[in-house]
Amino acid sequence: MKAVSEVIATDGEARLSEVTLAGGKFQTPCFMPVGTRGAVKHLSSSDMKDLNAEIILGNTYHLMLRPGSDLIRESGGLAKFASWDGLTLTDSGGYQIFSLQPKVDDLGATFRSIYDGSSHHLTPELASTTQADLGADIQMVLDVCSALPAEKNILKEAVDRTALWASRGREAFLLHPEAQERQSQFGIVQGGTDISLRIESTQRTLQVGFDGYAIGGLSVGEGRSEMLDPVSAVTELLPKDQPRYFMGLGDPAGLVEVVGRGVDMFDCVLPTRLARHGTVLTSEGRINLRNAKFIADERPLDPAFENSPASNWSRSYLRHLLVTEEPTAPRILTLHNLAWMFEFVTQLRKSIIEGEFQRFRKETLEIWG
RNA sequence: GUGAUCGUAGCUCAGUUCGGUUAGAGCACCUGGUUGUGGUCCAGGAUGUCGGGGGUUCAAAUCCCCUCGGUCACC
Repeated sequence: MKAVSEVIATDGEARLSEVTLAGGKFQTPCFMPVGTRGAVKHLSSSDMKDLNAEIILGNTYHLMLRPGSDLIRESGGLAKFASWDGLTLTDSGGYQIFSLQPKVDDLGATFRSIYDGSSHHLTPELASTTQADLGADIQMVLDVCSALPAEKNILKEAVDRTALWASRGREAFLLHPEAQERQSQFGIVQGGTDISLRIESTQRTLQVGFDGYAIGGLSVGEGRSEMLDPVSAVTELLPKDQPRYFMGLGDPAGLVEVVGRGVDMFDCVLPTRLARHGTVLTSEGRINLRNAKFIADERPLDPAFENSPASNWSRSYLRHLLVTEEPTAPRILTLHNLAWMFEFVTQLRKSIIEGEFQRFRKETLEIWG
């Protein structure tokens, strides 16, 4: 079903809205943690509840290989399988076309399983039916995400193939009435940093018509300045009553910049991956907890963030757990970084309501820019 | 006590046969990086009484002598 955005407040292009899906509502701007294989690494669904997470991602490529989409369907869908009573979104496997570099032709992509080496052919149709089985609230269409920088002909080919796959993926979804009732399907705009290709890709995606729209293929190697104009070019063309989702963005500076250009939703592995390797988000910027200067630092990770789930422990102690590779360390740091991101987004929403978004943006860029 | 063997970076070791650039590697350590996650990976950095002393030589971790320490075997 169409995902409807009810805009509650705006400040410039930045918007605070309430999105309604079949399975529930959520406010935007919204940060969505990534739980590729059915869990955010080191955390459980009850942790996610404690963090007040609203939407968690899963990944089609990984889940279709293990445990298989049939099993998840029979278990009542991804959320039920994981005992998660919030919302879910599945990525189509399009990102793995970028990261795993399978053979791609007009039909689809041929992957070799990372688990047993077996060959799997992922088509836009299969991506849609598999995601229907996974049963998330939002499914993403299969797209082609190219690495940047890229020649224009490469980007053009990706835009063409993405458009071809969009119509086939949408058609497959529309043939599946139960999925349509429970799920929303989002289209994805490609085009790299090329403005004319971004406009073309947006128009072609809109022509197919989806329940919501995503911007893909950015934050994959280009600088932040190169990524912003293409974002504006896309959001200007998108309908205001449907959510806009920037895929794969999660640094605070990038986030305020694209919110300032009308984006609503984000997912990113950055806060969780950084946490696993000892980089901590704080109100004064990121710190690398492995640094020797924290050996005897008695302060909490972010003294200004009193509600952090890690506020009981000193930097010294957590660094010790980290360098001795205690499993508790990545868990606590992941909890902290996600809580920090959610708090950041809460403050971001507040700034939009209060008409203080530009001040918030400027302060964020001073620290994270 | 006798014999063998080993001693090179914090750790494990390569290099010693046949002397020859500024003595290396992996791990650990110290910095960065990581953006729709292949439980990582990448990039950079610091580190030496070559057990000690003496000798030979233009030149010694490398050859010779003495010595200290470890390990093993046999007394």
